[in-house]
Amino acid sequence: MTQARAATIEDVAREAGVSRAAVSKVIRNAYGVSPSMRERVNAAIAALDYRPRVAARAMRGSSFTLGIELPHIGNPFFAKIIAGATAALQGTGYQLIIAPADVDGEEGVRAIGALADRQVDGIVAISPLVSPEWLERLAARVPVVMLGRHDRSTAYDTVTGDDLEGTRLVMEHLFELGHRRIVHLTRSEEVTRPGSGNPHAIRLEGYLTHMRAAGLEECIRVVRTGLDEESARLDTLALLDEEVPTAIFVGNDELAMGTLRALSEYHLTAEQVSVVGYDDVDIASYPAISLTSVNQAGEAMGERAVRLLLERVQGRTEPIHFSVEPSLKVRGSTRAAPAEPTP
Amino acid sequence: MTQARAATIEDVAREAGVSRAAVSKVIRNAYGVSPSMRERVNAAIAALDYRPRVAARAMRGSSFTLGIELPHIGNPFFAKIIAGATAALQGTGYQLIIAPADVDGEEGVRAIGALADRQVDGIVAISPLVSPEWLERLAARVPVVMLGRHDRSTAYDTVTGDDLEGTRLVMEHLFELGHRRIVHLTRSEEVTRPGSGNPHAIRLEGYLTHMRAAGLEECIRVVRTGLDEESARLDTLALLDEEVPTAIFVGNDELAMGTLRALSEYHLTAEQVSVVGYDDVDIASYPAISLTSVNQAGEAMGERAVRLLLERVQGRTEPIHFSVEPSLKVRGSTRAAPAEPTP
DNA sequence: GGCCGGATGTAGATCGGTCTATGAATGGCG
DNA sequence: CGCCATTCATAGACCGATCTACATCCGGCC
Repeated sequence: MTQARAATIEDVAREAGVSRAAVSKVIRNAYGVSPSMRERVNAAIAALDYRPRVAARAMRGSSFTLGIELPHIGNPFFAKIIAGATAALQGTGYQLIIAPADVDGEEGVRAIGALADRQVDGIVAISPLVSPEWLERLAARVPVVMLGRHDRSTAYDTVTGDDLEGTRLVMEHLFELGHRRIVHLTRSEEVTRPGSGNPHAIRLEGYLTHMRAAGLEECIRVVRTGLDEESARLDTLALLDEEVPTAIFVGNDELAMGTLRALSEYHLTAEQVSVVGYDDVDIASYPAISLTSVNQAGEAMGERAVRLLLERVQGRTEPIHFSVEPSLKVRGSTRAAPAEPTP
Repeated sequence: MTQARAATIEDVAREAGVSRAAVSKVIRNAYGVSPSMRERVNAAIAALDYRPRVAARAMRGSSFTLGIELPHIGNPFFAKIIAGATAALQGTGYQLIIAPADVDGEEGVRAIGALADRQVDGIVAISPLVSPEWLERLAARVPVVMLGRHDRSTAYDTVTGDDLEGTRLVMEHLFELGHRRIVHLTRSEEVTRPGSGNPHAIRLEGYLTHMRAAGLEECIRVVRTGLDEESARLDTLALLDEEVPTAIFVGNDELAMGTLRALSEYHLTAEQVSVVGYDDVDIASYPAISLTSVNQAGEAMGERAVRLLLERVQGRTEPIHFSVEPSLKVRGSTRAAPAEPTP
């Protein structure tokens, strides 16, 4: 029976000789269905190859869809988060959809809005540049879990790495190796605005704090860059034209890869310039790369975010703020600081 | 006016003192709206912060959403495709959503089905293990563009790399370097089933053809592996335990990274074993990796796929099968074959 | 003045589900 | 045997848009 249009619940009801409501009950596993009816309805569903339209369900009930907004698909750390998220969704009947934003700022708002318009039952969003007020208004309508945001709203949950601790691990490691002229390569001022709660803002703050605490105020140097490897490469090259520090602490691994590339173009090795990244992306452990980095368990973060979201979908309202303990993976890209020429 | 629920078209109509239909017309830029009404309605939309529910629109018309199914989020080649796809969507009013499958076989069907259930206006899917019949049934209901499928259905469009040509480039390059004992590392037999039209199937076929044509029938060796870097690493290690070939042609770059990792664990360099990948992922050009690979312009493929899909959404019905010309990026991972000990 | 046609606006059906309120059938029990 | 509680099934309102068919208004023209 090849029909032009897909079967609807009406068709199934007719085929099984029952009412629409009955079919709906069977689908939803609701109370009040006799075994015989369930059997007949299921047979009809199979015969017609029926699948409920999600749009129609969403009009009244839920869409059984969770949305996740990603600022930059190219960053492999996000792939880890997705992997964890899908794993946590196995067997729950919920489907994950990803809305890529791929540009900074307003794009994130657009992508999150697109998910909300699509009636997703919950939203996971990754640290976009969005005001807490906007998010609280959103969270009043749909459950929200924010990844990598350090503000503590009561309206939404958060899952974060402990970026202060992570930064402490990095700086202490570099100090122990004897580094003093340590440059921090990070995102734009907009992204790292103090108090924004963005991970990059906190890492920057930690960098400044530790440098000052170590009496290295005059060695502080912050270099700004964009959000992908290529801009990090270019901005590192620009830095090296001016000054060659003994170590560079880079805001995340994707950017760090650009820095490593620039260093190699400049024929500088880890002996001369140490590099530390953040995220411990898969490639960091690759022998030819061997990038020292802070691990913050992306899969675990994605999994936890989805779990929290499902709890909220099921009715929880008290906020939960979950923090992942970071650990430093020391690898070949960090070495003892070279002897500085006495100035 | 903080209301618990988001504004609907009804609220806007009331606020503007017009009918629902009038608001709908303004939203859709439809014919028959006076400038004065347009203005009043737009003011009401702004005042109430109104956004149309996509689910409700999808019930009648279209959802203004395109879906893309991805078999394995971790593969950076797919990130390129997404980047191209989102770029092509800029300013069209359509939103892209990604459904991750992340496991082989049936999972792809599930993910594509999930997109169809969500009433997307069109679907891009990446070379899943799906029968042409199933796809044709799907394509009868919703426009479909398949990436990396070499079958030529009239029901859906395809965008592919020319894998035969790509493989020819690889094999010729290796032959010129003097290699004879060339192993091909590829996916499971299920994935490379002859005639399936899967890129891996074609690459395998090309490998076999060229080996035979070069009179190297007895050197043919095909090793199977899973879909991620880690399984490639393990299976390469298993291979090396038995035999060390002079070159390994790997099905794609993600797997090739696993092979490189295994070789380095085995303390083998490019001098002893050459490696060629496929996709020319960003990391391949990284100096410390320097993986020879076949470039097939992922961004261009994603962009083209979306363009074709939009054409179909707008009514085109004749199928288009688009092929991207590959090019070989020769890098440090391929060297002249070491002198073989005379057997 | 009456008629016509184009422009503008509206009423109401419709999409495919969910869910509440209600009806019908069944069985237990005094 | 009649009453009530319980189980099973259904009718029909409802969600928020789109879109067709129709009503109204207005000016122009004979």
